[in-house]
Amino acid sequence: MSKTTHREDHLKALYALGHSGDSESEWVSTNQMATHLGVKPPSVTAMVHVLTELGWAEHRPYHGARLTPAGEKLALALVRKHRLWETFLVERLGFEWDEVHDIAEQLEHVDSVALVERLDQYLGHPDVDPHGDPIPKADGTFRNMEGVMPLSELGEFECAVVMGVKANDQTLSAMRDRGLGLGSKLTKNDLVTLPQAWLPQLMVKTS
Amino acid sequence: MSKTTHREDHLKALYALGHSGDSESEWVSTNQMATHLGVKPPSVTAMVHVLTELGWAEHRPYHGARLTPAGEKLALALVRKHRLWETFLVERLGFEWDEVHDIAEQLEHVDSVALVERLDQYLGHPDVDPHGDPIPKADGTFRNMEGVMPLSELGEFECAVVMGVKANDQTLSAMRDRGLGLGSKLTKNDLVTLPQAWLPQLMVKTS
DNA sequence: GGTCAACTTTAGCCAAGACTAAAAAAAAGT
DNA sequence: ACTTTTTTTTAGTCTTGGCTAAAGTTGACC
Repeated sequence: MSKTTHREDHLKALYALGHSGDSESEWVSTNQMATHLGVKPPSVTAMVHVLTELGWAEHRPYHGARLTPAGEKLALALVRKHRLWETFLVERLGFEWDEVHDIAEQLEHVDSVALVERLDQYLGHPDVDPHGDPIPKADGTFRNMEGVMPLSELGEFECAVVMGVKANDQTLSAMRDRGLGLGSKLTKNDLVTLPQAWLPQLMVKTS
Repeated sequence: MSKTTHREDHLKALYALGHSGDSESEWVSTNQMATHLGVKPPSVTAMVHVLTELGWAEHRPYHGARLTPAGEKLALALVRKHRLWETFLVERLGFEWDEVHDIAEQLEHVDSVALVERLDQYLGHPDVDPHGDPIPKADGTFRNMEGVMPLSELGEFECAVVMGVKANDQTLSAMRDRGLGLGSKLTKNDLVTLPQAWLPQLMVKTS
């Protein structure tokens, strides 16, 4: 991997871990990063220092790291690329949505602004990727995604639609085998028939 | 760049320089490689040793290097990926044919057999890329391209069609400004009105 | 055939990013 | 509050691929 690719991977990890939790805090621990990236903690410390030097992250020793606004902007550009490529792979090349992550992981590091913008246009400026995750626009903002929440947090409902799925490839594959995917309609009954572990992973909207 | 990417770049240089010349010999000098890749000769020597170790090239000290059959197979796979991506960029994303080389250079290093094959299918199994260069098939063979030769070597003719262009991006751009591109029709008159330097670069077929 | 120029290889060094082992700081338990 | 455990950082090493400088080969020109 190039120097740039390594930095981008750490930026993305910082973004993903800082925004994923339900907590408000954006500080990410060294251990979290190391686990997420599949490297040892000292490697993360070293790279965080580099990102700090570049003005993309700030570091509070023995406490954690988080993105600066500049770093966040770069991370969002990466997320945008990743999700646009995933959309391309599924919608145009006919991949299944659980096959595309690793390929998109490589494609997202291709450096060309023109390429991203043309791809976005080619795909018709999609709002969400095949996993239902929103695609940041070129300026880093998201389209409105209100009313979407995990199935586990939904109270009384008659019918809900799957808007996105937050799960690893293996789980995605299992869901697909059960006929579960983007746009699937769910009823109260599914709350008991589906594996309970899936409920927090299914992002739904009542209808 | 990853370990793999570096190796692939040297493989491709070995292929390009070994097959480009009019000469039959496939031996490529260290200096040629260094110039082509934008590195210094000692770096090439070191990488050639690595490729030799991997069984992808053979090295005659102070004489040159060339691909083994195994190395040639790998190089052809890279050429295939490069030209398929160039085709995608021009035909689907609407890039001009003189803008795509650098982007394809990055895309060709993405590692996924399934991706290449799906891309090939998506593009309708094209025989040539936007520069008119033939695209190797998955088994490393080319489709028939007989009757195509540089304009400079064409004798008497009434009308010829441009099948490909072997030029750098700058020249490609200048050609496009003159209305010259894939499929352009040429007459005897063009032999004197076009820049003489272009004649060996224009691959044509009489019609 | 001898000398000189050009090219290639070897030797030795630097940078980036990974690792292990050890030291330092923070958190947890009693 | 003190000790122990966990987490993080520092120190030092390895690998990969680049570089410069020096030594070795080849080949060309008298």
